[in-house]
Amino acid sequence: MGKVTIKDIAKRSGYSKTSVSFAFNNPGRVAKETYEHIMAVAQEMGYSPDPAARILATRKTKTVGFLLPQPIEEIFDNQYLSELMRGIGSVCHREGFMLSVLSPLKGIISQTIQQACVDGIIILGVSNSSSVHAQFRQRKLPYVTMDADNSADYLNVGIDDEKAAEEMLDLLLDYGHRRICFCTLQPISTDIVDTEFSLTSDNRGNGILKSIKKHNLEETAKNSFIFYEASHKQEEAVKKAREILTMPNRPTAIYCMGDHQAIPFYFVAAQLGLKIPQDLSITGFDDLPSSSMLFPPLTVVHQPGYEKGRLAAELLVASLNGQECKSVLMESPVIERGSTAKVPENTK
Amino acid sequence: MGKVTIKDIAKRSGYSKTSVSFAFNNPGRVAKETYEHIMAVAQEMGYSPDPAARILATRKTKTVGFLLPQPIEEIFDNQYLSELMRGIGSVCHREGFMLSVLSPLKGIISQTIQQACVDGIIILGVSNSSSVHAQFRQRKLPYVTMDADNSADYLNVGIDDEKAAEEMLDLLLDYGHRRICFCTLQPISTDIVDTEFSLTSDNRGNGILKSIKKHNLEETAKNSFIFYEASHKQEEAVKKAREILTMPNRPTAIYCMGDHQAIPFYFVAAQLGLKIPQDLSITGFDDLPSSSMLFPPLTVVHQPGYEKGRLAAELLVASLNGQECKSVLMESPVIERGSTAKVPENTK
DNA sequence: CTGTTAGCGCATTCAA
DNA sequence: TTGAATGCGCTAACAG
Repeated sequence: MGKVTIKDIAKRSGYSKTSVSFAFNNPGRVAKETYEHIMAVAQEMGYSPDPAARILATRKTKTVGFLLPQPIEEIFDNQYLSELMRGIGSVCHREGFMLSVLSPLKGIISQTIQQACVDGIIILGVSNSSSVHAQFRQRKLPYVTMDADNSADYLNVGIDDEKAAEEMLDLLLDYGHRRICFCTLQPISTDIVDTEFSLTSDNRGNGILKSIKKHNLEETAKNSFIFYEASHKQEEAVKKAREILTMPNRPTAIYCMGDHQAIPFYFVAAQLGLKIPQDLSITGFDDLPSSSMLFPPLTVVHQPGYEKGRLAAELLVASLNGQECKSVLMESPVIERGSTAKVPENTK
Repeated sequence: MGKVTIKDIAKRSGYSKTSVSFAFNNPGRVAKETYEHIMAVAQEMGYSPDPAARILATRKTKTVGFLLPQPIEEIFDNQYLSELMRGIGSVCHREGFMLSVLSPLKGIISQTIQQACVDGIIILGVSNSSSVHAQFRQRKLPYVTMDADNSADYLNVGIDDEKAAEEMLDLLLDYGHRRICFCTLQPISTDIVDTEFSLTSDNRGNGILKSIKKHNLEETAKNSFIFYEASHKQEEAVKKAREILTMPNRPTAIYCMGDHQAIPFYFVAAQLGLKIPQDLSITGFDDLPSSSMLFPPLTVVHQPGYEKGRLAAELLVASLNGQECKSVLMESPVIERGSTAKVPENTK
């Protein structure tokens, strides 16, 4: 047997489709008696309104999409993203929205943008030149970006990555560190061709450059700075950390582009008997909830992940309601905790 | 101006709606020339098919829902859930599904079940007696449970929580620990009235009881076992951990129902100069990716979170395809790593 | 290969 | 307070 529809309820209860519809969506506009009768019949026949049909009729899905460039699997591997989602989730919950986590379908992000059944979208890290902007406009889909360009003509919530990265390095350099290892962000492992998602990395890179120049350390940097992409796989990350910490003239400081990259270094340092921060300074970027529980607590650039997500969602629902909004730039201060100190005497 | 629809494209291009539709969904069934013409017009007019209408017509959303009892915000605070989502996500990605994270709307889970625009749902921890089963059946919505009853008449993926909890305690008891602190799972902070979500806790509780009885330690347990609900808030968790580790006759072992609860104890132990495992044994439950990177690595019940999610999603898409499936019970072995040892001599 | 036609199931305006 | 009629935008037999 086919599905039981509103028509069946109407027929069986003796009322019209309209009344049934009202009974479900606007009980106040129907006589109490009618309401109860209809509900009884609905219950009995196992009726339940079809969401798809409702959406088509109302033009509202009551769900917001969070679109990320990476495969879903990698999304939930990333605690920073979790923080963003917590923020987004808080306003979804308050406003009665559902949250749909969107990632490129078959590696094609435009597919996702076309097929997503949502009222609006929050998207991470698209550059100004990306074609996604055109696609959103074509679908007339309201959207808010995070970590994109704050002065562009779309809504964005972000921080000043360049400045933050610079300040973080300043701290290390001012402590006298000259042999520094940088763990950079992994490029996203998806075959998106039509967009470019590396704004954040670029900005931070520029900040680092500025700090280097400011300290007149171009030469030193060339010789004794190490840059590498940390792996997401634990084993590899640990292996790499061990390599780095056991090399001759090992770095005296580790500059991580994500807090999570610090963990393997803590682990290996403990194994090797290296004391943090006496023997080794480590810095993070994000300030995940757990980072202040490392021992010693991690010195970081504090990134307001939760707030960022919350604000982005706030902007989205506001523009869904037709309100005018503006992009917002958030603070991202360096927070020095216990994982950084002056470079050890003997390695100067 | 209203939205541009398939009809506009048909009119403007001179073809019928059908051809336009095919051009988008099944390019093969349309002449190449036609296809290109239609696409050009679509591009020019800024057309993009309406997902809602498509869903209504095809009766397929190409999205699976993951339904959890807690507010969205809390979902992403939980790494174990992240593991589940990674698993679910891996098959979503492979099968071209989107993932919608569902939580009770306005605290009412039945609302969510009614309104979710998905092809099927994966749901966590519902007891047999919960009314959600009836609701899913009423909506004829395929669903798979996780951590529910494995021998019930719905599809479930789970582990033997009772047995796992028992084995974990056996290990501690066999090491001679008699003063043990148990960090139990927080009850879910939502106002769901019509369901009951504490199966997991109950099962583990039973396992613990069995172990106690097996060791003839009912009396000891009464006197020197501590049970408490660990807070999700970092500060409180740390404060509580400090309280426990500084009390007279402090516990010699901490039995955590979730790996994350172990972190504050590691932290406070380091602050107090307590060595793990020499002075203090700690056990976890879940085996999160980061738990093997604690120092020393955490002894745990390994819960196959990723695999569980993957399997649940696998079962769901299989039943979406009309295949018959069966519930599956997964292994959850105790993995002893570096955080457990015999009880210290002087505290015997 | 293309067009005609009939739904998909519900919301909502307007009249009764 | 209730009902009839219309539209939401697209898909998919079926016929040509």
